[in-house]
Amino acid sequence: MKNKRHSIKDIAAALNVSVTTVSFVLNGKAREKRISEEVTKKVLDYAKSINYKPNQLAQSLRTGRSKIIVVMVEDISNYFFSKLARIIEDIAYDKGYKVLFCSNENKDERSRDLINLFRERQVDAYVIVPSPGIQQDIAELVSDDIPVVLFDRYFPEIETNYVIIDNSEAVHKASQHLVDNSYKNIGFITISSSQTQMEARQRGYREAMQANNLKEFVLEVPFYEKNIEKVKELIKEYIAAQGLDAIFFATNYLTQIGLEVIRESYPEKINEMGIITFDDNDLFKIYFPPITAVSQPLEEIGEELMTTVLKMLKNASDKPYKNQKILSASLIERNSSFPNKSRA
Amino acid sequence: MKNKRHSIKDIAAALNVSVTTVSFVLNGKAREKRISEEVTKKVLDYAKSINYKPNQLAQSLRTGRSKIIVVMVEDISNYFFSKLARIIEDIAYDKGYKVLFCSNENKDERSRDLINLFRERQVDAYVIVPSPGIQQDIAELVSDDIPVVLFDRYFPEIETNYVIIDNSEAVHKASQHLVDNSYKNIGFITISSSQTQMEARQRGYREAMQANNLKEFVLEVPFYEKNIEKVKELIKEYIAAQGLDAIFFATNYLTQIGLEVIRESYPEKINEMGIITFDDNDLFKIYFPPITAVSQPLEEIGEELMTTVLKMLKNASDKPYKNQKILSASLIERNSSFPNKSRA
DNA sequence: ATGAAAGCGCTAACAC
DNA sequence: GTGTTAGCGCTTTCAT
Repeated sequence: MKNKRHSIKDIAAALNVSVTTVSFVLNGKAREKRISEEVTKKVLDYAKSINYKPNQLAQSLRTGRSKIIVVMVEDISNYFFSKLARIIEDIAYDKGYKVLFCSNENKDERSRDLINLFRERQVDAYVIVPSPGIQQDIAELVSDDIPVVLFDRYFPEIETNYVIIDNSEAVHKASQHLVDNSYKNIGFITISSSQTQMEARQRGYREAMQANNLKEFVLEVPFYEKNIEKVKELIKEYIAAQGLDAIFFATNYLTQIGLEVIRESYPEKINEMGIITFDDNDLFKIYFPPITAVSQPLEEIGEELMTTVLKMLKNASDKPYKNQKILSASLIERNSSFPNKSRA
Repeated sequence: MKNKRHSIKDIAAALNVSVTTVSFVLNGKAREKRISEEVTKKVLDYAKSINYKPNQLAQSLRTGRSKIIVVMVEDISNYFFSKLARIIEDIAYDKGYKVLFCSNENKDERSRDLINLFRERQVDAYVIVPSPGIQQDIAELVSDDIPVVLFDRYFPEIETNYVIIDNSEAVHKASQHLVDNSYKNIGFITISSSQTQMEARQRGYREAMQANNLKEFVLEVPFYEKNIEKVKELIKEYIAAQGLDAIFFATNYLTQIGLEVIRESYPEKINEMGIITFDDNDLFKIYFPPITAVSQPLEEIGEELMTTVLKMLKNASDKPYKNQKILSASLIERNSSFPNKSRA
């Protein structure tokens, strides 16, 4: 039972009508084109009976639209991105779009390869977490009138739509929370990177320390250090040297390594030190102690991203849709940032 | 600078040669078709200068191949699947294929919608974690000679390629590990589901208990119970009622809920009870105590999946490639499954 | 109310 | 060696 694919032509032939008629009917233009009830029904019934599926490739070739949106993130296996992917996927399918997810590993070359790949495929729009050096490539997409929305970070120098969160405000507030809970020597572990979101997070921390007349302790882990053991060593020394009573981890990834270091080298400190992480994760709430986290509004980001993209897709190039959105993150307070408290 | 897209025709016109020549050159068939060095170079140079990108849609329409592979999993935001996605993505891009990831939420209707969606798009191959009731749909794909590989679970009744792991063996061994560490009342928390992998896991547990003359304590959480609080309640009562000294969680998801219950209701037990989870997660190794986990060989699964798909794609329908692979999971022993041991 | 036909961009058999 | 052309499946203008 090798039911080969049926084309619009097959239907036309079988029903003794023209492809035009079939096309009109199938595209719901029967009324508008004043196709007779009878023919309309005949076509519809037959199409159903053979389980006709239009060839979207041909359709896209003809219309120039592929109904595909690319979502390029740093690493799809990252909790934040994969959760977001799930949300975006739902919205897109709902609107008749498919979503291609891909990871650029924060590398420019890979980002470029991917963008080129998809341009060849006439992808309709791009949602991108840009790697540091692809400003030019993004600018090109924009100038070619291809809908692009950046998120997580962006390029202040070019005119693009983006959805980000107010990183510095979020970190500032979270740092203040530590101060309010009477931690005095608050360390900030981040990566050395000039990405907008990382700079903003560090700024938030520094501002909070200055506002409270506290000393700043920043550890910048080399961005491209792939050797986890080295990173662990750095963090281990840093904790020992500075006499910290609290640590703010600027990324989820660093938190995981940091917690491992604490467990291995300073197990007694896990219940003493104040700990806050940027980006939540399901497992942080069941940790001992539960870890306080700055949580990005995933749903909101996903929705904002998609409404922006869909609006850009709708508005032709004549009246470009502009949307630069800065959302707020929330602080989920858990035991790890409270001293002298029963800390299960 | 709205550089509109260039077509092969544009090139031909600009260079005063035919589209055929251009096509041949661009497809690397210059030698084979004995196009002169001169023309070849001219075309290549010009194509480069205008940054020519072939329209893949047209190409696919013509060749019938889209160079897209669909990977449909239960939930792309799940740790296991998202990590695997990352691995598959890399292999695929390397071989010139793009990958579309999507989540079926283990629902038949959604699975069907997605499959239909992609069939319309002439996707080349499918890698699928099947929802329970889509046996028929899978069988159809197979009978239509469309490459399909199932994984995580499969349908024993139909002849398909698949890559799974030996769930019962893995759980049996891990259960034995608990017995060897002198736990006596070992509970098994799973979901009520007839999926092959879940049945195999439960079988492994039961076999191990029987082999050791130990009593079996199985809790089956209703599969479609979306209310987490209810699930927590079930687990909480179960732990209290059975006097267990160890628990085996059959899925990562249950482990998370279970750990939360323990933290909230039986904090003193976290360091006494033996705990093993199915499927590892980065965070389990930094937990207090670190959680022993049955770990699926992600890389191996990803590679096996992709080599299978690629081979099926290569071998035309004449000599179907057969590969039903059963891999082994490994037990990562951490403190949570050892009693009387310093448990940081 | 329906049909013929052009054309989206590309490939490849065939012609010269 | 290079060009002509049919056709992949569809949409849509124009004709009848």
